[in-house]
Amino acid sequence: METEQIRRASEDADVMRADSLAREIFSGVANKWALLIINVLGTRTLRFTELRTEVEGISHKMLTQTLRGLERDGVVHRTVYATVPPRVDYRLTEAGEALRETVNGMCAWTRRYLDEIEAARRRFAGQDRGATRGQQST
Amino acid sequence: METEQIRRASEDADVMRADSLAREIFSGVANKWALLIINVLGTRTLRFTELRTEVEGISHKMLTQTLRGLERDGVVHRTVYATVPPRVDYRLTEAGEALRETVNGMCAWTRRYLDEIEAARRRFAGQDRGATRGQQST
DNA sequence: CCGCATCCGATACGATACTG
DNA sequence: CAGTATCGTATCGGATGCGG
Repeated sequence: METEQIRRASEDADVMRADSLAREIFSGVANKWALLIINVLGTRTLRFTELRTEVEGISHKMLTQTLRGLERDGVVHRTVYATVPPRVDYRLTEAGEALRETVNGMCAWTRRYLDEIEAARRRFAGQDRGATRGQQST
Repeated sequence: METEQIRRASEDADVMRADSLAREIFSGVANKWALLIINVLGTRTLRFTELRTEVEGISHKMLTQTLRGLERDGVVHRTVYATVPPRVDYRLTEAGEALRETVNGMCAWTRRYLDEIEAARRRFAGQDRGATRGQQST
């Protein structure tokens, strides 16, 4: 029986479990810089400085740091050319491209719901938020 | 012509632009707690305490805070019942469910590539990472 | 050009406690 | 049960400078 293997996997692969490997990995990519980097890379290969300009507002430090994390997890591939001055290329791995599909969806979502969200924010600004229905319970 | 409108929209709706509305919104949802909450909600309606147990490891404070942000952006809907003790239900809005589709993809990605990532990490641990090809440039 | 280290301010986060 | 507030810490993240 593969019961043991299944059980181990299901615990370890559940992002909702606080100390699972899945949660650890998920937390690593679920931040704005990582997702934006993955999104610009797409199917292209970009140099460090190109990434820096494309992902507006990211600092030198955060770009390096985030790229290290992604490289470590095998999401991006890093190629160093021993030239003067040095040249370093970054591209998505297969895993990275798979992840990019969903990230792309998130960006599309942002564009799609821009206006609705802006409206929701205005509504939220001046609001009551009191109780709507009263029932007795428990 | 709608040139003006188009240009305004394209600048404001681009997540890569540092000060765009799109980036602002994207940054708001692109963090682990928001994404995990959106993911557990799915099509269900959950109470505050239920969310607290389902999203393992989240603190009372972060749950409240993140839910406020999501409510503000019209991603989750909050229903307060004037009962004793109080009861508050949370469910995704239409925008929230749309976002959830992609978040679901991210969770699936984590499960799918768990082993590969674990392997990549081991490879990264003891590594050289020196130059691979030498060319003259610029 | 790219990476690493350091310093330092800002904010994310958890623990605790009080209210209705 | 749910929300708000406060406080202390840890991590994030930007600026700067040196080294290959």
